[in-house]
Amino acid sequence: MYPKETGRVPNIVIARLPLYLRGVRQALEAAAECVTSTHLGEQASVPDTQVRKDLSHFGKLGQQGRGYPCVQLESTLRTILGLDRTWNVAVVGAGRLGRAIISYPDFTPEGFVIKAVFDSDRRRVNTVIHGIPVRPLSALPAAVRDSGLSIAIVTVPERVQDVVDTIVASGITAILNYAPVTAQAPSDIAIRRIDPILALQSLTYFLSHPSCDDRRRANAV
Amino acid sequence: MYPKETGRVPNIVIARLPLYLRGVRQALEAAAECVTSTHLGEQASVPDTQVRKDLSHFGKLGQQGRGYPCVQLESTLRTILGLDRTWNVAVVGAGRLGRAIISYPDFTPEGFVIKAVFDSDRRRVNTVIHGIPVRPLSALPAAVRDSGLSIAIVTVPERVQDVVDTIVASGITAILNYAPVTAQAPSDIAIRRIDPILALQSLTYFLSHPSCDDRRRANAV
DNA sequence: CACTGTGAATTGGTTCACAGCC
DNA sequence: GGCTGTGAACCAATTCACAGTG
Repeated sequence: MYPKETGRVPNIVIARLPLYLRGVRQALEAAAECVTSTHLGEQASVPDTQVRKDLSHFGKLGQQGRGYPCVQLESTLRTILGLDRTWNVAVVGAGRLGRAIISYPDFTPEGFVIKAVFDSDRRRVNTVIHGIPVRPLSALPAAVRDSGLSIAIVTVPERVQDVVDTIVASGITAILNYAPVTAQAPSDIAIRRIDPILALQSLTYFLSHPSCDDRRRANAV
Repeated sequence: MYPKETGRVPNIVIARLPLYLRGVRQALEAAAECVTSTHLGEQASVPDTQVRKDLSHFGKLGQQGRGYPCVQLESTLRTILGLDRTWNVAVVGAGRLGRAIISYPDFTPEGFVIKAVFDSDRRRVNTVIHGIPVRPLSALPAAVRDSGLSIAIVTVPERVQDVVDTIVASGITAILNYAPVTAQAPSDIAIRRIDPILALQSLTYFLSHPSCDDRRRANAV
């Protein structure tokens, strides 16, 4: 366990922790013993004082005059984030995008294992993608119980709200949404959006308004 | 032109405008004449008062008692965001991910046209992806001048900082970064990150801490 | 001396309350 | 009555200033 969690931790702090984790790992690769808040801040594009404030939510993790011990901080961050185990993931939507994600090799080494694939299109059901058989969406609730699925990645292009409702009803509480549509869900469900179009559409604002020079902060978005 | 831009507009407001744009378009499809701040807010998962505050930065766009006229608001938002034209995009990195993005059919209808592809791996140079020849990265600066490229999508798995430096040196000021690495750039360069691993790694925090029930706001992240 | 940890000050963003208009 | 626009009040997050420590 990590030292202690002092009160409520702002969500925005949580969102930065994975970036700090990458910073420590980079330092570890360079065989460093300690890493400073300045270095971690560079990785996350935030000032050093922000890093210290953020980490201080979880106790006194550093050593004055030295920095944060790499091995220990890496482990602490993993524990805080729940990355000290693997997570079983379901992909919903076996179209072009879904197939690309299933074949994407970078999830597994980070502990995210795609265990099941679902689609409501009969023509796709029972095909096999990357060794995983595609099942009908109606089989999701049973699969959640039987295979311990915790996270759903949504890649369907439409009827997204229906799909999300089904996912939520099946007991999954964490969703990564690749669909270019905002889905509504109860507030105890965590949703993250991956939406390149949205990102491009705010980039063009800055291209069209070269005068406003405060992009630094925008980059955090 | 849209009415007027009252002072500095917070970046976070800009990031919400594309969501409002989707909300208006949805209303337009339903043949509605006006759309309310409540409706737009549902699309963006923000309260109605937020929508009104945000839009008020650009003048009085609505009509009391009715809402916002759809046709007009759609056009105004497009203009504000610089979406009333097409943008030429360069993809840097012709690997698996790059090829998937180039073949992704959803950019073009939104006005983002992939005009050129670059890779520094000689074995990939001169291959053709989706009709577009892969050129050496060294050809980027000339291509920026000649083809009016405005946005770079980075899909290389490593040496990301070098690639970003090259892109910035070539005069491009807007970058969509798919690499799982934070790149440094001058503050007049706008960067957006597409990073599913990062998203998953903060989702697991909430899976590991079922007690904290304030995910609603987290979903905005 | 270099670095962390943290209360205090500041900035920035959201929400409220209500005036104004259709 | 329904809905926008907006100053004022509130809340959250960042930054500052500096005390504390190896």
